[in-house]
This record gives sequence, structure tokens and C-alpha cells, in this order.
Amino acid sequence: MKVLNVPEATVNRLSVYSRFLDQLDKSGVITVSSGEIANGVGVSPAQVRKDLAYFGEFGTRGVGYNVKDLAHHILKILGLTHPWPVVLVGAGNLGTALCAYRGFRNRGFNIVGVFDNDLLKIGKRIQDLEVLPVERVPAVVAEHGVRIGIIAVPQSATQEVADLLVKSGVEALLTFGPAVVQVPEKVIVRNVDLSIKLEVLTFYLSFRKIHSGPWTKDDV
Amino acid sequence: MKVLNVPEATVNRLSVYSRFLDQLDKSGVITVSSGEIANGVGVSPAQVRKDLAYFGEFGTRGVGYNVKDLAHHILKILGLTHPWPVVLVGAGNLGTALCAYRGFRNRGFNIVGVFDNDLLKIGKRIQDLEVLPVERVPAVVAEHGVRIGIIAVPQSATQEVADLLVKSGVEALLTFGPAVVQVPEKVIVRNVDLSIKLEVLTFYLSFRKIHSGPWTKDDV
DNA sequence: GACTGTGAAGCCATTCACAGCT
DNA sequence: AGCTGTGAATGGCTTCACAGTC
Repeated sequence: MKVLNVPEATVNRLSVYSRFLDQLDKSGVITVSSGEIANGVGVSPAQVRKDLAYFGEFGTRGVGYNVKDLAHHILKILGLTHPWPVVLVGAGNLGTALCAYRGFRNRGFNIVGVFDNDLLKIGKRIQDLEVLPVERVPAVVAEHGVRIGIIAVPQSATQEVADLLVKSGVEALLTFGPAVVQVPEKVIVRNVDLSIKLEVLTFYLSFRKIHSGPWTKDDV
Repeated sequence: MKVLNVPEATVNRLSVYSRFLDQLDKSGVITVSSGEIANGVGVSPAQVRKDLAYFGEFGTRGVGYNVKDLAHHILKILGLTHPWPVVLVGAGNLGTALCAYRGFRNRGFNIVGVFDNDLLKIGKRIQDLEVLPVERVPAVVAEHGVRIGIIAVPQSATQEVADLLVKSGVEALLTFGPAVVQVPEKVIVRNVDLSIKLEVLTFYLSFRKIHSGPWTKDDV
């Protein structure tokens, strides 16, 4: 899974830098320094330079980085110089929202199939797609050469859907919610858990209110 | 921001443990070991014990942890022993999905107000709530003693909404998308970025396909 | 025998500080 | 003078390994 000893945190930040650079480029900015990027995305300048240094030398000493060049280099690193067809399983509220999410299309992710097993949802149109029965997953994956699947189904169905996607040839999964899925080692899985971040907030808020000194065992 | 030198990664995992323990409890399991928790959520047993050790001693050597007890202790640590009223700004696709998301309610997050500035959305009903104009935010926040706000609006409006929430007395924000918001130091902000994780997937998929040896500068 | 709790060790990521280039 | 690129130092999280308890 590890590539080149690049910390995954670095990959995360590259995605953020990339979108920040897009903004700058649209605003007509030609050159940018690590400090300006750092400021714009909330990290340290050294962090920006170190992150980029994993992949090469993109800047000019004494000057900074050319915005267009750097943007392109990062897109290339992230594999985003060509569009990615993606399938989405789960046409509930979350699935529908994901389907409509501009942030995906902007970055080259094309949802080429939406699936559900609920007869009430099958046939419904979301954006310009018709919700198909999950049985059609293998065909659509094969037809479009899909390598990435997004799973937005109830926790109880997550594993089953993951199995189907993997069997269909999908190589990377994005899941939602707390479920942990079992997949072959070659399959890459990442998870987005909406509750975790909210609970981080309550953790800090609670502490702030209740505790003024250090936490002792008696507090818990 | 730092509390007790507890790594934020630990807080994240506690949220996951917590929901895993809920499951176990519902299945009637009485006792669980760090190894079983570790297995269930995909971390190491030592990690589980270390995470818990930040807050006290909850287990019995040679035996393990009482599921109900541990579940309750973790809820207390996370500040989830009482419900949290929450406001949600942005009634688009994502906002609507968040509003309907069971995972929030299950964990004690009650959305007590949904707001938008789009006249087409104001007045619409989502779940059992009417979408209100953003001007109503301060009143609702005050009325319910809301400390947490969720921002699900387009990037260009994020800062403005954050300002409004902070001015209304909200102390913690959850934002979506790549925007970085400026807030007073006392306000806690966390962000969920749906694109980042997808781009991590493309990063690994691209590398896998294109590179077999180490990455050299010429590749980028 | 089984499992927790924890100091110590190891590892990884971030920051520092400066040499090198423009 | 200004900014990048980078080895070295720092700091922090995770794993190890074992003493302690049941």
C-alpha cells in the first residue's frame, strides 16, 4: 500500500493544494510561494515544500512556483490528468447528494452508474442517470472500465456491496459510515465517517466546559 | 486546543470504538477484549489499550472489558451522555442528506434548525423541519443553546456563514468541502472533504499502474 | 492462561535552519 | 534579498514487551 514512503497526510494535502492552486489560476495569479500556499490552506510553509519535495523540484529559488505548472504537476501526481469513471451504490439521501456533488465532477470523477436494490428507487432518475438494480453492477463496471466504487448503503449491506464491487473488478472503494469492510489485500479502501468529526467537536466542547485543570482518572 | 496530550487520532478511534461497542451490546455481548475490539475496527490491540489508558482503567486484567461499562465510559469521554442540539446551514443536496442522516440522531445530535438563503428552499420541509432564512440563525441558536453548527453551503459562502454562526454564539463548526475558514481561536473547526479520499484512491491506483520501480523526477 | 496497563523503544511526520540558487 | 530544497533535530504516535492482576 505504501508508495515511496510518502505519508498519506502528504497525499491529502496535495489534494488541498491542488484545489487552492486552481483557484489562484482562475484568479490570474502567475506565481506563488510556499508561504502563500501555506497561508491559503492552513499549514506551514516548510510543510508545503517538504510535501512537494517527495516528488521533485517544481519551484525556482528566490522566486516561488509557477501556478499553472505546479497545478499540473500535482494533478499528475494524484493521477487526475484524465477523468475517472466511478460507480455509486446506494441511491438514498447520501447517494443522491453524492451524485449531485459538483466537487467530484470538477475533479474529473464521472459517476457512470448508480445502483440500489430497493425497487422504489430503481428506475428513479438522479441527475442524468437512471438508478439501476445492483445486479447490473458487473456489466457497467466492465463496460466503462471502472476502477473506483463508492458505497453509500446502510451499514448492514456494506460488506455485501463491497464483495460485489470487488468481484466485478473494482480496485478501490470509498465507504461511508463506521463499517469496516474485509477485502482482498490488493483492493484499496478509504472511509469517510461523518459522525467522527462531530464527536471530536463534542469531545473538546465537553472538556472545555467541565474541566479547567488536567483530567484525572476520577473525572471519567 | 490540545487536551491532555490526547492525540486527536485517539479521539477519532474512540468514536469508532463507541459505535462498535453499541453493536456488541445490542447483540448481547457482555465482555470484550482489546483484541476483539481491535479486530472489529481494524486497529492493533495495543492501540486500543493505549487509547483507553489516556482516560483511566476500564478493564479487568485477565478478563477484558465489560461492554456496557466501557461503552458508557467512552460516551462520557466524548461528551455524548446528553443530546446536542445542532444547526445546519445549507439545504442543498448535501444539507438534505445530512438532515436525514440517521447516524447523527443515533449519536444524540438533534438538528434543531435548517437554514438557507435561497428563496426556493426556504419554507421547504426536510424531515420534520422547515427550512428557515439564514437571518433566523441567531434566534434559533439562542433559543436552543446550540454550540455546534454544520455548514453545507457552496465554498464561496462558507466564510460568511461561519461568521454568522460565530456571531450567534456557536462554538464549534463542521464544514464540508475544501474551504478554509477564519474564526476566533476559541472556536473549534473541523472539516470533511469528500474529494480528498477519492484522490487518495486515484493516487494509489495511478502509481500502481504506471510505476513498478521507485518514482523518479522524470515521471512527474 | 488470559488479558490489561504501561514504560521503553521504534517509527514516522513535522519543523527547523541553512546551504544553494536567482 | 527572497525563496526553494533538504539534512538534522524535534516531537508525537504507535508498537513492543512485560509486569501486574484475575
